[in-house]
Amino acid sequence: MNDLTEKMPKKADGTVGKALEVLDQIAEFERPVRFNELLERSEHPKATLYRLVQTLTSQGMLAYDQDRGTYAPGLRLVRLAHAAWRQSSLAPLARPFIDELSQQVGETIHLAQLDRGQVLYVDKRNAVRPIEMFSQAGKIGPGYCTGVGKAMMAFLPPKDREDAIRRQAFVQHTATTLATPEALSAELNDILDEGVAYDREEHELGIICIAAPILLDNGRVIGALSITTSLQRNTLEGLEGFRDVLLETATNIAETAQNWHFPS
Amino acid sequence: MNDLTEKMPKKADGTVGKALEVLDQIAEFERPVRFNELLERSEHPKATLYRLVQTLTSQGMLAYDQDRGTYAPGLRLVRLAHAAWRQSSLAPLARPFIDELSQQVGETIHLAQLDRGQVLYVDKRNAVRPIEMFSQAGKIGPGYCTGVGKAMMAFLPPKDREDAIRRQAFVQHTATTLATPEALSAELNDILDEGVAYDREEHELGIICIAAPILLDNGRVIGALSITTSLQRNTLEGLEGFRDVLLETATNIAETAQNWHFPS
DNA sequence: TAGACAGTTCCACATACTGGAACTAAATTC
DNA sequence: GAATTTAGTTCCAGTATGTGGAACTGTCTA
Repeated sequence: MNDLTEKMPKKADGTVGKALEVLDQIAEFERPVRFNELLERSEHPKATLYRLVQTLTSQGMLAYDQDRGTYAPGLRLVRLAHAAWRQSSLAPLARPFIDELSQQVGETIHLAQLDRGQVLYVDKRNAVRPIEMFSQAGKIGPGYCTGVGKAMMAFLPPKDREDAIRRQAFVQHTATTLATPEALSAELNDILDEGVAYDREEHELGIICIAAPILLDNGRVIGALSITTSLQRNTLEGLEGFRDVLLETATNIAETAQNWHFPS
Repeated sequence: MNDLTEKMPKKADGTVGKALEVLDQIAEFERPVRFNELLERSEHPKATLYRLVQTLTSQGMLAYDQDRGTYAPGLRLVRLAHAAWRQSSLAPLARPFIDELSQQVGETIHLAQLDRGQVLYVDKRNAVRPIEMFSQAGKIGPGYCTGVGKAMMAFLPPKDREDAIRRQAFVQHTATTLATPEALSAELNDILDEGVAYDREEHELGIICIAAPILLDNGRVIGALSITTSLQRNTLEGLEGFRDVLLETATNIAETAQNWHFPS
C-alpha cells in the first residue's frame, strides 16, 4: 500500500461511520478489490462487512464488477464531489491567482487543503515543460513530507497540530525525510517562524518545492500553495527567489476567501 | 431548484442510505445551506435529521461553516471521487480517443455515463482548453432532454429503461423538449433503430448535439459520447456528417473498455 | 471425489437509531 | 427591555436495525 493508510484514529460514529470507513479502505487500494481482500484488512466479521458493502453498492457509492467480482468506488461519488469541489474547496476562488502565479514563475503550482491530516490537492497548474510527477486534483499525499503539508501543519492550532502529527505514517522515503514526530515538530516550529516551508527532496528524489500557508485574518490555515520543481530545472536557492510572489499570491487568495466567508 | 430533483424512487436502505440521501439533498442546493432549510425539505423529524447531519459532518462528508451556520459537501468527497473517477469512469481509458475526436471535429465533446437515471458527465473537451478534474467532470444533467441521456436510455434493457424513464422530471425546457414518458419512449425506440441520438434544442435553445452510445459486446450500454454545437456554428445536417467518426470513436472506446473488463 | 476457499444467507440477540418533547440561544417584535 | 418567535441542540424510553456466529452454496483445486 502507501504511506497514508495507518495511524488513522478511528472514531467511526455509528453505522454511517463504519460504512464510510469501508469506502475509504476500498479507495485506498487504488484498484478494484475482491470481497475477501477487503475482509482480510477489515476488523468487521464477514457478515457485517458483507452487508456494508452491499449497502454501499446499492447506493452507488461502490461499483460492483459482476464478471470479476470486484468492488471499486462508484460514480455517485464523482457527482457529489463536483458539488464539494465547488463549494468547499479553495480551487474556484483561487483559480485566477494561481493562473497568474503559474505564468509568472513557469513552474508547477499546487493548491492543497488539509483533510484529516492528509494533504488533499484541489488544483494544479503544470509547468511549461511538464515533469512527470505525483499529483492531480483530488489526489492525496502525506502531510509530513510535502511542502504544502508542512506549511499547513505548522500553522495549525497546537491541539490540531498534534493531532495531525499523530496521523502521519512517517515512512522514510529519502535521506532527508523527516521520519519522526520530533523531527517534524521541530521543523514545523521553524516553518512557523520562517513563514514558508521547503520540501528538500523529502518525498521524492530530485523534487523540491517552496510552500506557503493560506491564512485567514484570525490566523486559521485554510490551505497551502506551493511552487514545485526538480533539481534538473532549478535549485533550492532558485525557489527562495519565488518566496515573495508566492506569499503575495497566498495573501491574495486568503483575502478573497475572507470575503467569500470561507468555511471549516 | 433544477429538473433533477423529483421522482427519485427512494429505497434508502438503512441508516447509511438515509445519510447519503441527506448528502444528495445538500449537494442539490448547489450552495451552503442552513439546517432549517434542509429540515423544510426533509421528511425526517428534526432530531433525526440533526443527528444525520452531525454524523456526516464529523465524517468530513459535510463541511460546516461555523460563522454562517451552513453546511456544504465536504472535501472527503473529493478525495474519494478521485479514486472513483479513475476506476469506475470511462474517462481515463477514453481520453486518447476523445482527444483525437476533438481534434478532428473541432466541436465540444462530452463523455457521459448513467448514474441513477441521470446523466453524469465524466469528461469534456471544448476547443478552448482541456478540463480540470471536478470543475466540469462530475456535472450532472437530465436524461430525457440531452443527447447522451437519450442515447444511453435507448440501449438500456427494457426493465432498466422503464426505470430510467420513471426517474425523469420532464420539465418543458423548450418547444422541442420531449416532456412526457410516451414521447420519450417513442423517441428512444427511434434511437435504438437509428444508432445515434440527436438533441434538437431540447434542453437549451440554439444548442444541438449528436450522441452515440458506448456498447459492450454483450449489448450493455456503459456510456455515451456526444458532439455538441450551437446553431451559430453548425446545423443538424452538419452534425449528421460527424455520425461515422462519432460511432467509430464510440466503438474504439467500447473495445478498450472490453479489454479492461469494464464494471457495472 | 474430497478438500479448500470465496461468497452468500439465516436468525436470535443487542446495539444504536428514532423522534416527541423539552430545553437553550439568538433574533425579532412590541 | 421584556415578550415572542425562530433556529439549533439535547434527552431518553421504545424499538427498529444492525450484528456476527454459524451454516449453506457454489466454484476452483488437487
